[in-house]
Amino acid sequence: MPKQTFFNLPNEKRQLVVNAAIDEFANYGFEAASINRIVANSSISKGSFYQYFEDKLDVFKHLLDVLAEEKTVFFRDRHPPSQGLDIFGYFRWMIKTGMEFNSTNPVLVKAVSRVLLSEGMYYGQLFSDIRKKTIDALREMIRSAKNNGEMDANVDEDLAVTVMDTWSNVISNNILNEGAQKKDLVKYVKSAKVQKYIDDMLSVMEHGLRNVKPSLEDGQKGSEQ
Amino acid sequence: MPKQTFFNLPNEKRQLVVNAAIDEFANYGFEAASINRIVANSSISKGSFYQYFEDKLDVFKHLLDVLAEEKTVFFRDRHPPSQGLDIFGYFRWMIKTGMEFNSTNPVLVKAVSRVLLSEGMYYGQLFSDIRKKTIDALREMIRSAKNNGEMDANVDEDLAVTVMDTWSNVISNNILNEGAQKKDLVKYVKSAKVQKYIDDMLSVMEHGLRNVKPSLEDGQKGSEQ
DNA sequence: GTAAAATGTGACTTGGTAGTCATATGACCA
DNA sequence: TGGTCATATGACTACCAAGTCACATTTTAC
Repeated sequence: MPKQTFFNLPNEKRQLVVNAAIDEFANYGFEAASINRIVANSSISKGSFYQYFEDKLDVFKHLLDVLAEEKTVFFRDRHPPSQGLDIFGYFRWMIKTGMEFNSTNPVLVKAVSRVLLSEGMYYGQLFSDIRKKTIDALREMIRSAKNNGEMDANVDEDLAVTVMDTWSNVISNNILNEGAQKKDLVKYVKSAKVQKYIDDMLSVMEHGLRNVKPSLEDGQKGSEQ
Repeated sequence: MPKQTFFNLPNEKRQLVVNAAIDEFANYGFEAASINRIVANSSISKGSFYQYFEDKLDVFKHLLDVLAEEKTVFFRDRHPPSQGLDIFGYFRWMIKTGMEFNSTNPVLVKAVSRVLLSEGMYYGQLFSDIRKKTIDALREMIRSAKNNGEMDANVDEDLAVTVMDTWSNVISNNILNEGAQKKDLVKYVKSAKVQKYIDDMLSVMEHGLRNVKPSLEDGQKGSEQ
């Protein structure tokens, strides 16, 4: 965690440092990110940097907090369009709203996802907490969906979690990559084409999960070769 | 491409260099990979390295060739268990056989996929060719599957390509990450548990694609900016 | 055996990195 | 005013990187 000194900074200056860090990680990933450049681009001295942060990892972890905070704020005042949504409807709303958020913070999202996905940190010790939260929330959703009959009771819980977790990452990454060139990313994400893409991707997932049959040969039958 | 000098090397020595490079990229990714370390770990001199390769990118590109070559050899003598396989059966066989290959070359696969999936997309043009090949092959498969009635004719071609491409990456990554700790990766991949995981994941995808409904608002409607 | 060509070598240059620290600045308080 | 304390600074150390090059060694050709 950044040191107190950092939080004592006037908002403006703090933002300057955060933005420089965001750009750095988005452009270079974690390993190749340079503290020297962050320092230069935020017009603070090297010494100040080390009065604010422990090291490169510390500043990156702060970006995770910033992202979480901004996302929370973004979602706070938005509610699913209807109360009667089943799990798939809810998931669809989550993803679309999430993409809206992403399009308003593309560089921050890119920085974080590039580092997490790329350097393998996503699967490392360090971020397992974050992952666990997402996964647990999903699992809870799925469990109650199965209870309500919204999802086939034969669907394996872990499987559904993996599928939904994966699916949301994939959709988000694909759209951000595709839209990287666009001038107005917010508008692009709201375009009919992208919305249709999301709908179609989710339809595949939804039908796959709704209609999945019980494994033909019941449990494990295992090894071939 | 590596220089002729490299290919003149005795196989043993060449293999030593390749292995050192594989380890390096697998452990550090592209940006953080160090030529100095590759040189040290393969017991060649710095000067020799530059007589073999142009630079870091050159040596990495060679790994791509090595991977392609080994995969080709691996698949050469294996044939789908039955001639009557439809696209999904064929895809399932491809993925299972691919996973078998991966488990016999885990470090090489990790090195390449780490760089390609994570940092690769940031090198623009360079790696898009490789991806294009996979995508084109998939698209051809899908097209003929739709002609044969194996896949719903309403399924959008691009959508199916994206889904199948994504799916295979996800399955492969999940298994490799999960199996990273296992002592005997080959055995792990052949285990009933993993085989069932693959079957279940593919079932979801398969049902999703088979049963997908025609898009509500018919075809592409959406201009973007 | 000798000359020429190919290959191997590692010290060296140049430049970037993370992190430290003595010193300077400025804010706040008595 | 003078003193104290938080903050700012950038030169500096120690290190590691990529890439070069004059020279050593080995292989090949004659």
